[in-house]
Amino acid sequence: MKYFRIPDVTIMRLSMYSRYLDRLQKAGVTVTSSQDIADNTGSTSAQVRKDLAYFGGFGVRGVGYTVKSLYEILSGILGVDRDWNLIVIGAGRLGMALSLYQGFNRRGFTNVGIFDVDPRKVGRKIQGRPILHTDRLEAVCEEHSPDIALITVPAEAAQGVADRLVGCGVRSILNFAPTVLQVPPPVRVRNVDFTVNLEFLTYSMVSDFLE
Amino acid sequence: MKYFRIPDVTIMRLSMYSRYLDRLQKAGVTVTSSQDIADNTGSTSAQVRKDLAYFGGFGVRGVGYTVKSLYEILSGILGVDRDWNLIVIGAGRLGMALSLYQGFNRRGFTNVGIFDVDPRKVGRKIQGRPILHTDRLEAVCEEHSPDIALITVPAEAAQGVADRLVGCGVRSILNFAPTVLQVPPPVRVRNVDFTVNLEFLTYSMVSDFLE
DNA sequence: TAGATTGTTAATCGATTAACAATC
DNA sequence: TAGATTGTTAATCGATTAACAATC
Repeated sequence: MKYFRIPDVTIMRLSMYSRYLDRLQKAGVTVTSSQDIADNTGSTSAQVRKDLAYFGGFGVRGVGYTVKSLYEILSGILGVDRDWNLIVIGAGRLGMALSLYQGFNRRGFTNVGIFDVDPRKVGRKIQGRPILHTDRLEAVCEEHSPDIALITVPAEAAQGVADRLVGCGVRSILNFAPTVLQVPPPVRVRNVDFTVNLEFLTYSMVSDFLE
Repeated sequence: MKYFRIPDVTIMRLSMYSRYLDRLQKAGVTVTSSQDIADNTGSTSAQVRKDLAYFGGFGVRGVGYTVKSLYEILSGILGVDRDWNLIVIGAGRLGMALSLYQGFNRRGFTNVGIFDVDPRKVGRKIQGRPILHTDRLEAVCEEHSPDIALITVPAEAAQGVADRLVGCGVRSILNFAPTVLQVPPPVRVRNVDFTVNLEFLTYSMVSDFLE
């Protein structure tokens, strides 16, 4: 079905298109255009059409796209037309914020466990479910087979956690620790690095004066 | 000084190189190579040399790079050789996590205010300083002239906040709300979107079966 | 000198943009 | 038909990779 490689940036834009379509649908809008999608996702109309064209022709010339059907198509492509189990390792402030983030639930992600090694945190309840000791990682993975793990532990601990997750059969890792994780394919890692983004901004501000 | 455009991805990698050099420095390592930097930042040696070459030749052929001097050079390029004031708008879990994140302090970012509109949150102290009502945004900006603002309010409120920040003279925005913000140049916005990253992973897992 | 590693050029690869025929 | 908007091709632009002379 996939005959050539699809750019990573295309996939990320599809996620944004998809969520915009969801908004339109909830607002009762039934038809839209590549231009409208672009305006509301920071893209361009040509880009939107190109991104969609990797997967097929889903619109009607002269008319546009049906919100409902395009939304369903994108959901299928992205794999958000099903539920995914995720776990969070590290019950610090960020781990808690992510565990309780409603945006994930709304997109079909179910949190099946949050872990920490700090005995003061273990047992504390969040949303009625207790924080578990990281010792129990393997047992919980056995039971719920989460596909995705979010790592919010300190940088030094992140690789160790990643290794164990791989052993547990976790297939994807979203890493918030500022480290480069080594995992064997086909396990995948995405890094979310706040500092990189902040420092990109400082660079921009400094270089404003140089141009 | 800047005669041609430097790729955004180069700047983001420089931030990672810089933080790796900081680690090396603290570990007492004095000399490194493009290969070593690459291995520890998920880059390649050619990429590292190319990224640096946009700004000059900072190494010694046959030898490598002096950790201390390269770190200082990168700090200057990125603008992290000075302090930056930042504010956080939205004292939800994510806003709190970011406000208290030590990684920012370590890189010279100083939090000069955290705001919320919820009267139950306003006045509550974090790190000895109270959460302020968003009404006081303009007054605080007047006093501390923050260069950077982190937006962690709900999506619906984000554009309104951004408009006010622009009015306050804030020059850069790091936006965590899942919306596209419109700001007039030269104000800059970076979006950090957790969901995009999660859905990129789900896409990867689904498409594994298709290749 | 022999070995190592940079800085830089040229080749390759990939993504974006522009343009327009197709078609409702 | 006139107007609108898609799907697709070709042109452009930009980033990565490979390779190697320069140089310690």
